[in-house]
Amino acid sequence: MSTPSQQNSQPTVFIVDDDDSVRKSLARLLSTANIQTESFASADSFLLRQNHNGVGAIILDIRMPGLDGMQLHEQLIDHGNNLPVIFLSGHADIPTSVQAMRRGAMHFLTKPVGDTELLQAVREALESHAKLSNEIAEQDAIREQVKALTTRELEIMRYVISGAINKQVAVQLNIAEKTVKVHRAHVMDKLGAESIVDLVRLCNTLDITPLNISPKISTVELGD
Amino acid sequence: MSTPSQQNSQPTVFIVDDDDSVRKSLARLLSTANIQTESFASADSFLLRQNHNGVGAIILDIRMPGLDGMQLHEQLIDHGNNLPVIFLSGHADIPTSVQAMRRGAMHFLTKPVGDTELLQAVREALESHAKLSNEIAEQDAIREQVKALTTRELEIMRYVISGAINKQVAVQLNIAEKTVKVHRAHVMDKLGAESIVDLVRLCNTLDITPLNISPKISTVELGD
DNA sequence: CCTTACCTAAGCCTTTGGTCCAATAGGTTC
DNA sequence: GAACCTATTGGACCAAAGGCTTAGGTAAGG
Repeated sequence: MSTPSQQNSQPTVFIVDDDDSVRKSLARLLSTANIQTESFASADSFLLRQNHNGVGAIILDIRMPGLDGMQLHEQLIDHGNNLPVIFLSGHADIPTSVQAMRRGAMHFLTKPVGDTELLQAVREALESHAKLSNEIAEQDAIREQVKALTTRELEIMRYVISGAINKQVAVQLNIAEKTVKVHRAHVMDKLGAESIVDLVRLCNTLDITPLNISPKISTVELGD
Repeated sequence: MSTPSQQNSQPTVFIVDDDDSVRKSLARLLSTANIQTESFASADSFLLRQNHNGVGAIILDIRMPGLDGMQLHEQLIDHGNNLPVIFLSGHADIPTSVQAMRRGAMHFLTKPVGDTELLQAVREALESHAKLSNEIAEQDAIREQVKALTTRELEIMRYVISGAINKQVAVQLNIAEKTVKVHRAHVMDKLGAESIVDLVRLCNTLDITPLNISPKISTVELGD
């Protein structure tokens, strides 16, 4: 049961703010919009939680004791956490907001924030993350299958998706064309690809780079 | 000679600011870094210029008489102008900066801006635009070739890149497999593709969507 | 020693794809 | 009407891909 990325539960918004009243009011607002929330009084307590594997978003205060919002954002990025972040700041300056946005924050709101504005931002973030999660889930599924390929199969696949025909691959690897066919068939089988087109698409989503048939200099003519 | 996107001249930074001294000092700074500039005292005068078809970037003041920086940015986006924009503002607020960034601005700096900071932003913008320009030039080149395809050829190509084999396409279009082969060969020829793999790649860069073999319900069994 | 997984390869047969040459037919343009 | 583009199809032929079976050799693990 360790299949990656099982979507669990509802979309959840994580509220990270040291101000009690802010957390409560945000939670109340979101719950009236039927959005599930979890509140944290500090960046650290949120980091301890972690491991949400469904759709979600984070509303993050800038100024907090301990790790502040910007630092938490950095940590999340470093940890490969892809939850969209909505900053919510009372006292911030332009450079801070710009840096946050350049780091990929979804939005940067200032207190006091209007209900509509906040809800809109949250909805945007959740939609965005839902889309992203889907893409990642797809990729993970393919990645799993690719992991089942042997070294040789992977190698031959990379030649194949570069447009090489079996004969060329065979020459390149100094093996029989027949052998290439066998490996190739295994690849198609293991990846569930029904055509070379499928194969190229699969490899594209994983950024598997083609291996080009090399030199192809028959009679050496370089240097002397 | 009306080939699209001929890179002309040097990378150029367009400075749009109503403050004479700012323009001059920016131009001076950039020229010492060997970066070519063109200055404009208003958004409108820049819009009249337009048509830069090489690599470039824009440094844009927020507050200006006439069209302000944000409005000009909007116009540029509407017109499909893809020059990266670096905002430079003296008196702006967070919502403004955030909106600018969300619209895709490259950076949003505040006056007074340090030389290093500005140069870094400009270099980033020029690099980014150089990369983007290359991609667009590639796309344009392919687009030209695709325009040479007849309706039928395009149609058949879309089936082919969906993984359909000639026979399926033939059935789908109610024509002979032989005919499909002919069109297909024309497609490969006109696009300069040497393999089906090439074809898929070309179509991917243009977001040409596959046409899937439809119903394939032989004996009707839907509804009653 | 046995098993398993992997890479290798051959033979045989079928399906697909691609090329050359040739031809008919409907439209458009000059 | 002549010239041209496009879509269509046929035949002949070859190259490439793929399925199926059989099978030798090697390396790892029990």
